[in-house]
Amino acid sequence: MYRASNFIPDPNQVLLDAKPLRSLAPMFPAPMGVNVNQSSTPPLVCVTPVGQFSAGFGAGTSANGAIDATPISAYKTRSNISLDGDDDPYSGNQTERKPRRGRPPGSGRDGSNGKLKRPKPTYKNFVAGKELAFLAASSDPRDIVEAVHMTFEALRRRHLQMDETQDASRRADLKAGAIMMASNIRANSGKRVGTVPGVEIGDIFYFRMELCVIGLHAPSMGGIDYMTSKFGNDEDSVAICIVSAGGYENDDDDTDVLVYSGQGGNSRNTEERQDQKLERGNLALERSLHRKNEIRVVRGFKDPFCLTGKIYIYDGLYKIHESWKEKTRSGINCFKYKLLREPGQRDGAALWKMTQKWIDDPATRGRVLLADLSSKAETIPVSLVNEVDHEKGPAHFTYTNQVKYVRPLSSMKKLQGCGCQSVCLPGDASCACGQHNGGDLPYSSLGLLSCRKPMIYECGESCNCSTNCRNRVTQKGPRLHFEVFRTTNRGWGLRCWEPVRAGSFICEASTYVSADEFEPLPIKISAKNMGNVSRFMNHSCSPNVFWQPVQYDHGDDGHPHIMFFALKHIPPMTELTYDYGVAGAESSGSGSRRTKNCMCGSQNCRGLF
DNA sequence: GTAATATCAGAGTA
DNA sequence: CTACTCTGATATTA
Repeated sequence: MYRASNFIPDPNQVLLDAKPLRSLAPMFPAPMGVNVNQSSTPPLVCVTPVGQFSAGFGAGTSANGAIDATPISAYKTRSNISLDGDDDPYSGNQTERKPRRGRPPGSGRDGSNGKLKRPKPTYKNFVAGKELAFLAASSDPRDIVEAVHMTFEALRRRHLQMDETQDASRRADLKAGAIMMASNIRANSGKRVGTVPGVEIGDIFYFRMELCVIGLHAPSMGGIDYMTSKFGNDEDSVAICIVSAGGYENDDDDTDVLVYSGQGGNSRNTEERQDQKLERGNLALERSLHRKNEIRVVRGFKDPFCLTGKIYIYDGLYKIHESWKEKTRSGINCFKYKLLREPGQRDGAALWKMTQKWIDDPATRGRVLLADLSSKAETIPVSLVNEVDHEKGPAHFTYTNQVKYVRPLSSMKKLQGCGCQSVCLPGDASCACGQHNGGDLPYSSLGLLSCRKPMIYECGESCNCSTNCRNRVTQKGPRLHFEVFRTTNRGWGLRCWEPVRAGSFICEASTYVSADEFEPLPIKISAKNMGNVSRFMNHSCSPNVFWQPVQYDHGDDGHPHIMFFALKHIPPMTELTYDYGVAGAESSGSGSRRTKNCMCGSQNCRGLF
């Protein structure tokens, strides 16, 4: 049953969700609902591999400014329940229907026969803008777009988690979108032709609402975004952005060409199909052909990592070069538009396609110095590449993904287990592990971390559930094709072939040297002589990875596993970086903690770390 | 088991 | 207010 409170975000949650930039606590990079009062989440101090950082300097920038978020007075209100009358679009006006596949009418998940509508959410008097005003600590468009994007994702994952506990609608994407829109937490809300500030080619998305909130493509479902624009003295309606979701199937290997089908013709409410008309988006596309204006293109593909999902990739600017009419298989006239990618732009969808090929067949990845840096320690080989200079590889070290404990594992406190049959399920009050994590399972069904916590407790040996249980994520190890690569000015770095969704597990900090007890500050990762891929992760003041303590094989919170997760969506081949923490944090031990000049090059760069 | 195809509730914009 | 749409989640069937 629906409860209004499901939809009212905890203001603290949103407040923190909306704090991805360096505002109060730069060491909390994750906009994922960290409890601000927690004292147990230290910055991560890392002893970097030798020679990783060359001398240089990073320019410190003072970042201040506001996002284009203005306070809202109230969210929409709505009635509790409404009975829908006789507007059932499937009840009449039907041509003869042959038996068909798919679910029969009225077989929705709530068995409501399509008549009883689920009440719409209420966001009553929720003043988000005030809390969110400090969301942006930067006026850089990229920072704003990333802040908005991350806020959306944080809200979506948290709402998905809450909705699973209740048996509510699972459209967490729409809920997150509604909150963002109602609070005016969005970027680039005005329409424009051409590039959108802060949005870069290759940026990836998983929901249409994401495109909407960052101002890349306004329609929540429609494929053609258009506006009226002045050309000299006359106005014209021109297309500004299209989403090519593959729905009209144009087999293309040539990523610089896109044949886009016009809209219309297959009405959703009737069986009848009719010719497409030269109106709305189609007209705008036609006028764009005439005006030769640039059109943004977002390409959608089936996401190989999510059976039902799609991945959207911003592929930059195109221009329409010709249009024609074509009879489709179902016999209607359809408009076709041939778009060519404007030259001189970096790869977007093409890069994704290339890395997908590598994933299918790693041998197709050329220029490899070493096929598996891990020497089979990892399930998936870690390739070593250098496309920059003549260095043959990092200084010698022993690859290990084993964690060293100060005491033998057997002597540690046991982690309490659950008695769940088969797998743990959300909303199961009898699941001890769910309770241990504060009442919710920490990961989504896709294995994405829902919300950052002081500690995550995965199911372990003493649990009754199977290894398929969704509360076993990091213990299964990394599932990415990592690549240790030569950077231009930061020694070796780490990246991977897959696009990585925000909240995805990346890898463990294999050899961090903890003190006798887990001290809030600082954790030290020693990567000198041993380690796994994490030792190649460089520092950035605008990181895309954060770390999170996780337990699964013992119950001693003094010695947690340190696990890395994606802070934001990370396009393939993007360097993975995390915030090493604030320089000058008290350091003990080998004395190797020296301030280093930061080479991250981000707008928020502190200059040192 | 899985791929295809159906339903259905949607949100933003014109 | 309504129509429109290259959604996204889920159920059912081939």
